[in-house]
Amino acid sequence: MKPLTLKDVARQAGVSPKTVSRVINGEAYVRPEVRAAVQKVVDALGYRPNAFARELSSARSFLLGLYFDDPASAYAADVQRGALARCRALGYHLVVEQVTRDRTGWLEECEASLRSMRLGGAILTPPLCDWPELLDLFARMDVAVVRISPGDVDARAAAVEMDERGAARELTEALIALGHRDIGFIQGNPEHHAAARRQEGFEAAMAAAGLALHPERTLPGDFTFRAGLAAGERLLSGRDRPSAIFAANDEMALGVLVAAMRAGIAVPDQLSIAGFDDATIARMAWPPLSTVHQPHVEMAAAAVELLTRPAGEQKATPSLRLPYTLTLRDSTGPAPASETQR
Amino acid sequence: MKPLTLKDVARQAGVSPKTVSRVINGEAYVRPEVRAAVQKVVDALGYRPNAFARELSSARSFLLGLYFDDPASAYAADVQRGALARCRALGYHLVVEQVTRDRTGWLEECEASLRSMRLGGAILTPPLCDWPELLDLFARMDVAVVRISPGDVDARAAAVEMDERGAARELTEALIALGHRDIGFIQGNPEHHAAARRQEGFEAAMAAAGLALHPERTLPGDFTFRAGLAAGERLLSGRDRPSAIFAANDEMALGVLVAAMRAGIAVPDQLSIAGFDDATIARMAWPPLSTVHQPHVEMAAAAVELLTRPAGEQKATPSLRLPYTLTLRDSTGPAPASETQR
DNA sequence: GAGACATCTGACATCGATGTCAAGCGCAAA
DNA sequence: TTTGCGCTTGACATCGATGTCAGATGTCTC
Repeated sequence: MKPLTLKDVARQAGVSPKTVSRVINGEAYVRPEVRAAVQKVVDALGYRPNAFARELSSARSFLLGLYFDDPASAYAADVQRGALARCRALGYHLVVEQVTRDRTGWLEECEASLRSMRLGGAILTPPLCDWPELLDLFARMDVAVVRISPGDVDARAAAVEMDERGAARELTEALIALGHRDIGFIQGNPEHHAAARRQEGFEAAMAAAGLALHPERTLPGDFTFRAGLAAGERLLSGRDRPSAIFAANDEMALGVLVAAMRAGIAVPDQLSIAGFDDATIARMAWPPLSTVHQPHVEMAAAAVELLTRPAGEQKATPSLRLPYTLTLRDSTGPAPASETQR
Repeated sequence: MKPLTLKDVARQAGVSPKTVSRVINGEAYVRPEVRAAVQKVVDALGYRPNAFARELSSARSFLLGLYFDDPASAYAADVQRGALARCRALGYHLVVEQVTRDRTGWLEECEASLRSMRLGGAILTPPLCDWPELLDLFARMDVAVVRISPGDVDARAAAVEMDERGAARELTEALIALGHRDIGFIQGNPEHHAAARRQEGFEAAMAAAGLALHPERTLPGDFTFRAGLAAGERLLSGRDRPSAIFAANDEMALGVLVAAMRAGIAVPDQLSIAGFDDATIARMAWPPLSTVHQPHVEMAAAAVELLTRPAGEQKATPSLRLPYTLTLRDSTGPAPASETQR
């Protein structure tokens, strides 16, 4: 099966290859009749330009890179789904890359990979989006970048984010409104800047309600189930325990849930548990988790959109902020009576 | 930053571009001294051949396609992780594609995408790996294919699989050994051939133990949590219920677990639940799920391996069978006394 | 010493598209 | 009529690599 080329189309349409190229790229300066005629041949033959040749001769690229730290996380799956759907619609392809900082030479490997294959743009997910070396690299290679939920502002890259702080605050306020006074908090992976934002939101809500923050009620975590389980066991051991626990993401909240089950603590009657992210698993738990719905899918789609808008949206590295939704399910409930009396 | 080309290296090394090409491709007929000298320049400059140019001028490609039905499933994440790791090591890149059969013209879209971008090989996951139109397409486009867990044998494509039937049988035997006589079964998505294999294994074990199969104990499912929940609720309603339920995958088993929780049925004391796949979530449940550990990561890695072995392993579409591991956790236990007396 | 042969090497065409540029055309202004 | 300009078109070079092939060595044989 010999590939169909521009030349074939040109011959069939009785014009030069260059004119066909003009038509498929929607360039100006082609007579309407000619354009229509060429288009007809293109459609009839089902011609598709060879992306590699295109890439080689022009500057653009139809490949977007999706960069991950850990492709196994629920978060990664959501982002990928959103990006993939948008790419499909726009005729782009998604190349997935995994990057970790654990080996020396990781940056060189990245650079080598980038130099062997020019990307039309790159989507950086947390925590990669906050590694200055990576941002430098992409800037140096002149590859457009969109950062998802970055920790700071960088003039060189666009960003798609969410008000993590506000969401965490709102969720905490919901717990307080349910009568909870003694709330435990499990921190996220400190590599992710979102972890700090969520903690800030939690603490702001507590302070605003005039509730004291007891240091022993805040435990470190790393966004994994295992960490949530460990922290949950510590928070729930002994008689003096919080009436609610807010874990900085759903996987950890699930860990807390399991810890509570093991300890025979009823959720939500004796203990309320809240997570963050609205991962698929939040709905698969029992009871289903109260959490903050993050529009991961939409954020990824927006990132693709930004990368594929060529000249139209050149207005200096835009930053998009998408809305969250508080999603209260059955893992949270009114604080037990003993608690409200305190 | 102007890209570094073959020509630059050639000039610096004082040879022709073609000779440099020979060196980087490890071709014969280059004097050892020359080879060493060129290699030195390549290393010093950190030269990386442009993959697109390479692809255009030769026949090969460094891009592998990973084809999914549903990229959000836990299964997909595992496969992707395995494939990605292997690709990185081999200097390949992974392009992820999602294909569904819900729109007319899906096949044409696929073909268009393939024609615009030649792939070095494709990995087809279930249920895509059993769509004859797709296999035809890849054969027609002359793209090497590896199928993961296919339902049948196809001379045109290699396969990486697991003994689903044997695993399901072994898991069922384990339940029977625990004293269970009345075991419910929740079928998988009939689009996936593995679903049928697992049911066969279940039924074979039941038959071998001389246990009757009651039609009302086998419910349809589709591998989703929701389906598991629904089936679980049906199986557990009323007084006459099985003492164990075997769901054809972990997500559905999780649904059964939640149904049991809701109904106030203790697991595993009053009900044993088993899944299949050993998805990440199997460990995040409480109690953690007994299941069959499928080597998804290793299977994907093996698939990449098969696709990137060029002439060495041309021995007629090999088929690899990887071993499973029975993983009994806390969601299964001895059958309650009333049951064993039956 | 001539011929045969294996070993090296580079000039050149090629893959399939796009960028550049000049030429041909029609039409309006001078 | 001439000049000038805007529209339309295609010839040709180019992107960065590899395939082909011919020529240049050196070695071995008769």
